[in-house]
Amino acid sequence: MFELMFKALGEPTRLKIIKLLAARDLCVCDLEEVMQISQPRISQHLKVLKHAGLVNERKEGQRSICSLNRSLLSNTMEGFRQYIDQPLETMPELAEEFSRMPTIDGEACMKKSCQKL
Amino acid sequence: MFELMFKALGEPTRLKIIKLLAARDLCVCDLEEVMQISQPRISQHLKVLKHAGLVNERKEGQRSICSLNRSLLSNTMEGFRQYIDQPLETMPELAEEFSRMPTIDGEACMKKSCQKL
DNA sequence: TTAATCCATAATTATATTATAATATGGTTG
DNA sequence: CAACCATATTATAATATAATTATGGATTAA
Repeated sequence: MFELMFKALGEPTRLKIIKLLAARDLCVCDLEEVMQISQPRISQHLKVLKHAGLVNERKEGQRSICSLNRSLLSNTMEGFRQYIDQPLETMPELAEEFSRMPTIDGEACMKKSCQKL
Repeated sequence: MFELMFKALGEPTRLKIIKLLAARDLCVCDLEEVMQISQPRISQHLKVLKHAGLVNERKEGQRSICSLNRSLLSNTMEGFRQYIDQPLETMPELAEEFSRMPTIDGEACMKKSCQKL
């Protein structure tokens, strides 16, 4: 979920699309003109952005009007902050990793060779 | 800058490293043990994370202790929010794109074929 | 209906990223 | 010095991503 969004944002063309859509809704052919790149290229990047939920699309006549999903963007950012701060031991999906974590506070390494206490 | 960070975060192994380092500082060999993946793999992903500035490293004897750069993470996230909301016309690096933006409010397309006003 | 416009999807090629295995470096210890 | 140990680097193969070109569907306009 975070990964999907970050991956979508981690590419210059898509980042620029997001930035432009933040200014106003645009159809694909507008993006083509504003960004000066080919239509299939826009279309493919839009697919990634839509898949990540960052861009919504509505039909208006012949056109697809793209808009930025601001709420998903900010909710996911906020969710990421919480994810980072959430204690490991409360996260079932990381239970195994937690069980292997070094337990001695202030001591970074658990290995036999590192038992400085 | 954003791109670098998002790209670094848009990969599951690196995302997990970040999450683990959020719980506590760890050396490379700890990460190896906790995540159960090879040391060169850790090392390469750490390089990406360090390059993005997300991870700092200090030497402690023979070990490299990695720590999460929380302030960069939250500052960049906040910076991204501002970047998104900043008016296009105030951004020199996007002046060209701005000059090509459709200007008619509420109308998504500027093309001759779309002059519905 | 014909032609044009908007958009999507393949197919192709080019490039980048990832994982693994092998090796190198550099510090520490005996 | 020799044998370790933690980490980095390199080479390679596998996979994924990106851009381009070509094609086609759907809708609108003439």
